[in-house]
Amino acid sequence: MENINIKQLAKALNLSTSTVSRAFRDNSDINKETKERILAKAKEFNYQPNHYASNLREQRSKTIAVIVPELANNFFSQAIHGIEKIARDKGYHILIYSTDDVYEKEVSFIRHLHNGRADGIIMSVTGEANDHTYLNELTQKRLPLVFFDRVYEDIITPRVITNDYDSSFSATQHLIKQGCKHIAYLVINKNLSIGKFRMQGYIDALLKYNIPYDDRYVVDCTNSYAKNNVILKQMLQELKPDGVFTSVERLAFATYYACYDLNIAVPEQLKVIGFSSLEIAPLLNPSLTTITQPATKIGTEAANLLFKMLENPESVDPKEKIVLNSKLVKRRSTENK
Amino acid sequence: MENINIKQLAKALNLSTSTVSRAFRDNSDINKETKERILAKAKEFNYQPNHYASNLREQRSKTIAVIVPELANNFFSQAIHGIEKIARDKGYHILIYSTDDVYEKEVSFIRHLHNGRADGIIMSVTGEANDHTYLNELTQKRLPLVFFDRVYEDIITPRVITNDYDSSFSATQHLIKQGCKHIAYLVINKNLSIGKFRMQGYIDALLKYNIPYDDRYVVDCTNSYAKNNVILKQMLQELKPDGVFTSVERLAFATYYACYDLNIAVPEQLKVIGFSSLEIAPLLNPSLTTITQPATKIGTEAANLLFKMLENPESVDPKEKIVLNSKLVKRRSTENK
DNA sequence: TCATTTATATTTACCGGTAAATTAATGGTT
DNA sequence: AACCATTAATTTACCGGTAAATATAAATGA
Repeated sequence: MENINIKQLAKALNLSTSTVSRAFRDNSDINKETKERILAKAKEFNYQPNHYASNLREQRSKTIAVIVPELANNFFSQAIHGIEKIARDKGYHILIYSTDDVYEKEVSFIRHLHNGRADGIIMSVTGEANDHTYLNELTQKRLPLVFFDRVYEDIITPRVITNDYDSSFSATQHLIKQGCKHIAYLVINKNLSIGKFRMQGYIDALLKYNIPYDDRYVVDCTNSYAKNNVILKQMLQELKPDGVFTSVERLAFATYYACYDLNIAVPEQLKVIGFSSLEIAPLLNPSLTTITQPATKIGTEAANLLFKMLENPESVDPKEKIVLNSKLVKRRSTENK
Repeated sequence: MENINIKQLAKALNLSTSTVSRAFRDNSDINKETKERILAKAKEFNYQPNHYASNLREQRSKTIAVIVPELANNFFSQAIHGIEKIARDKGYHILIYSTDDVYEKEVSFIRHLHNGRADGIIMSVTGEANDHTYLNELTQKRLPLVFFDRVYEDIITPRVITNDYDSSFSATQHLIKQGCKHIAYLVINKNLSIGKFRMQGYIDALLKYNIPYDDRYVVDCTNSYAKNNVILKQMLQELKPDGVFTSVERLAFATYYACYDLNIAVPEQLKVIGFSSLEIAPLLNPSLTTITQPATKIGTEAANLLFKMLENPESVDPKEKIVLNSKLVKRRSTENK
């Protein structure tokens, strides 16, 4: 049996297509019995309104696009899970795009989403060294956009972020209170907004405790395991820090691997703390002290914001900024004997 | 500037819509200069063909749906990453659906995908205790479907799986060779196909080494951390196994937590091995011996299979079964002093 | 009784693109 | 000059639904 359309169904029921159409939409006036008869027949024939025809006519897709830098990442997969929960409740579908931290892909995805495929976008951006004014096209065309976690500061659109500055300050402070004097700060992209805020928290905490800031201790890493291993081992040997603060989860792992290789004892010789959404941080060797972002909550909040924009664009201030708090969870990696 | 359509663009160029349309599709005959003129103007106006109109006309969506039991899971997020890579190359978009292991959601997703939203489906199923003959509707309507990892045995459609039986056998054998005599096997859903195969490998390995099979050692777990903790602690205290083999990653973590709580030393008192796609298995305390599935590869293979079906349905045998090999990686959790 | 409201169904004109069928223009051949 | 082939464009009829405008019949009220 090939796919059936509304015309065939209408003919089988001896009704007009528009009456059949009404049976599937709540608002219009239609006899209750007729409606039931139609729905029964539809079930029998396994009919469902063609999605593309409806969308074309109604000018909306009931679909949102989610753009993230990577998929195989605890933070983002939890955030997506949060987004999904909300979207599903609203009867929306979700398109997924992963940029692999490549700016060009981000631009291309965004551009291609302007053809009606999605009604709105939820995005965590790649970097900000590049020109991203192309995003302003979005607002001109009114395709609603919500940023989460990694945002572009100069694009005006609602966002959901965490208290990165405070968390970073606390994390650094924690290391200092545990006795660290030479704290390295590991980043992947210094230019990224969260990179900047997190770094400022680190710097200010050092200042407060009269520890001189030395930019050799700010280490630029990459997305490659192999390269990071080289970079980190060199850094650990040259600078001999007694504390490491990683701005992203992956770099905490990289630090562990480097310490294993160099036989550096954590936390005795080196204390480690990092931003991380890893659920099994307690199972690491040693268990990892983390700043944990409320990943799922970030996702649900971002989705809620987007749907508010979709339902009533006026109701959301384009400068809306929801700030959620991360949690510092102390574990063995920063313990003092 | 509101969204522009082909008519307005055509008018601006003093051409017919169909000529403009041609400029965006390679095949048809159109003057090269005209084409360039159109494309230039399109760029200027930031025009792109409306996706829903094209799809309605062409009767295909250039979209595939991916249905998984959960998103925040290393295996699935890696697999999705693999799928994405292939799909992106082919110019396809990806819809994501997570069932949270709820059968009803699976049915509902599948049903709703029959309205043209997707051209094909890649799925890892929830369970098989339930009636899933509804899936046969799919083949009748020729919406191509590829299973990966968790499959329904009795639905005839191409699939990508791993050598679960062999891996399980090896895993159990490994525990035995490391001196284990009482090996518990932890499952979440015994009825699931992979559950069955994996379990058979476990049973047969026991047999081969003359270890009596005792079904009290097959422990049914859940998806809840809290419940698993109770179940496992009770089991560990009552049965005092010296080896644990977990059929899914999460249960290895649960075992670790239970051992921490009960002060059971791994691997001295209890050896642990598990199916897992965790990239940081070496960082656990103790580092975890794993059977690692080629998650990304599974994703790419599944996607390739689906696209082969989309491009030429005849070219794929509905009984096609791609079997990839998992890898046993020995680490501290099964070491002998 | 006839007008008017109410309930329910049908007609019709789109939504934005696309491709088959058709037309128009150009150039070459006999 | 008449004919045909080739190229390049336009006309036209959809794809499958949807809602405004319209029609029809039954119910209500003056």
